[in-house]
Amino acid sequence: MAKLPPLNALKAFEAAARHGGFVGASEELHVTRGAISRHVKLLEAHLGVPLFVRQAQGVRLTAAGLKLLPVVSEAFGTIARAAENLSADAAELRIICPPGTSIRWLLPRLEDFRTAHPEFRVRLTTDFYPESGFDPIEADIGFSVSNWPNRSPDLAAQPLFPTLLTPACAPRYLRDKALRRPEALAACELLHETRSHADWTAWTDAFRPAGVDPARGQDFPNIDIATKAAVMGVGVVMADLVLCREELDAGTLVAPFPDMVCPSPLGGICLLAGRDKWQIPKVAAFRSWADAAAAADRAAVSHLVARAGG
Amino acid sequence: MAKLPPLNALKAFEAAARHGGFVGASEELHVTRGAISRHVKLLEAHLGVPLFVRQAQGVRLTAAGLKLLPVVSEAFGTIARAAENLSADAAELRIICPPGTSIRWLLPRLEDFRTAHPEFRVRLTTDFYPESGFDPIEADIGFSVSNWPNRSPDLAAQPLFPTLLTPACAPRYLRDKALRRPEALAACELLHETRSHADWTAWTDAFRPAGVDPARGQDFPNIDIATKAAVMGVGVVMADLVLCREELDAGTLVAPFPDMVCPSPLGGICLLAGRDKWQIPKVAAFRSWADAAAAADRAAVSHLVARAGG
DNA sequence: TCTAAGGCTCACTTTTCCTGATCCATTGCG
DNA sequence: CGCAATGGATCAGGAAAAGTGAGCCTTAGA
Repeated sequence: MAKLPPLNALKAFEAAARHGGFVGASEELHVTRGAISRHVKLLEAHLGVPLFVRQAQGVRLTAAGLKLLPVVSEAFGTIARAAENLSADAAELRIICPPGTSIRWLLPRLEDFRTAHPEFRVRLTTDFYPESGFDPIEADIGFSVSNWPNRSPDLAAQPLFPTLLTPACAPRYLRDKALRRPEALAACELLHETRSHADWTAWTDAFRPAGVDPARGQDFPNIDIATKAAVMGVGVVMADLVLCREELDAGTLVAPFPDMVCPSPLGGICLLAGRDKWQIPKVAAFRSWADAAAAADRAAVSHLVARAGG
Repeated sequence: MAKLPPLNALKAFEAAARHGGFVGASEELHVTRGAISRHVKLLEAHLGVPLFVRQAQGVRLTAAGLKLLPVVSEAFGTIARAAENLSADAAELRIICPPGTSIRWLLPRLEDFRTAHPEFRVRLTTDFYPESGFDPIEADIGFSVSNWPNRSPDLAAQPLFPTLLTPACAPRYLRDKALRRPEALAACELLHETRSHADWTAWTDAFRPAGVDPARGQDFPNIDIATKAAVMGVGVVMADLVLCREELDAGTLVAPFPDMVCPSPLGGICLLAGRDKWQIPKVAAFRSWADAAAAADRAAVSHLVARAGG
């Protein structure tokens, strides 16, 4: 590569030329007139050509300056535009999150992230991953319900909180059905957050209440709607202790068997991101914030984790 | 204009990307690896995006780096090329000089200028100006035979030495023609450096020797050939005291009437240049050198100027 | 297991850059 | 015409940026 002239001097020249004077340039660049004057002089010395004709009411470009200006302006413009694009990408955080986690955990907390990091523009996609799994090109970071997976060597993961399951229903439903022992669930409407019924299957596998068939019951598209149905007294949902904490704390849902908690076979909630993006500011900031936000949830269920893990 | 990233950091990035490692860049830019590392880190922080993936055996561009590199390389390339062109123009000194002055004054001295200023490439055009006069676009500086003219407000001029005229001939011709009084010139062959015969006309107008007709004689294309003809004994040339100083000093030409010196009506020799280029290094350097080189000539004829001026 | 390559870090030095005061020339206005 | 305002040049001194060089760490290959 050919030898470049001093680039900061070029910047001063370009600004001065654009403003038709050193005062304008000095204001744009937030330096004094003297600094501009010196920069321009340095550049002129470097090139061996005067670029400005100094006049009383400002400066005028020489023939050489007229040749140089458009080149430099154009070059700086393309650089600035490219940098802008990169920075815009860097400032846009694309999150993908499954509906249940999104509605019941992320959305209520996201405003806090926005205020903590106004420099990032958040674009949330609330949806399940496509068949192919989390795509680090499509999204910067994703919430995943899984066993802290390292699906691909290109992905990195960070656990947020475990998924601990126990049946829950509206207080009135509890009374109506006289739910004192797990076997009583055989007479209840089971509410499923997916068609797979994996949640109820896991729990009945763990505690084997006689006569309770996880294949029965009603299906909902996600845990939020299933939970709301339970609150309305439709039946018994397999509550995620974290995602349903609000209802459990408020008493709109009660857990009839608080000692019978099992971990979801699918694993807990974790964050996923492309390994090469793991440390970039927007991802690191979100991971750090999410970890802190999840800390309260982890604490609330921590005494259950050991028991459930058995 | 959008905000530019730190330009020197960009330079480091570009070199590092081109070399595929910081070591290569540090060698190209003549700094240490640490300096490159710091520059790149600064740029990455500024953009909010990592540009390199650090590996054991060097460094690989990230997607962002791949986007940025061609833009920056291209931009720096055009800037470097433009600067190169300006500098090349700045280093090439185009001189235009009429043949007489060129052969008898400039060429013998030009080597001295070249050694004094090896940084300039000299391109000499030995020719008369076109009808339109000295063109400050075609040439950086010109030698002009004229009355310190300020032909145009865009031109600046600097006198070098006066043109003082007196007849001269070979010593043998002087003896043969017995040239003791100016009227004896009537029997001599007059040698003219131009068809206009302006030189002889000026001298005969000044001293009015009876019977001497400036319309007579032989024409030559320039003073050099006319002078050589005089040395060979062809006739009497109207010698320029400066341009013919060598022959006069050596005695190959003698001036029969050393007190009868008149200034050329065309004026002396001066330098011309575009006013806007007057101070640029190559022109200033040449003016300064030419003035010093002409000082000896001015001194040699200074005692005659006052007399001739009358 | 060891070595070499290549990046990172940090305390320290050098260079560059900027400031702020002061001049100076031009210009436009009372 | 005098005189303030504008705009650039210059300079000493101090702040900020860049560079240095030694030591550390990780990885690849012998």
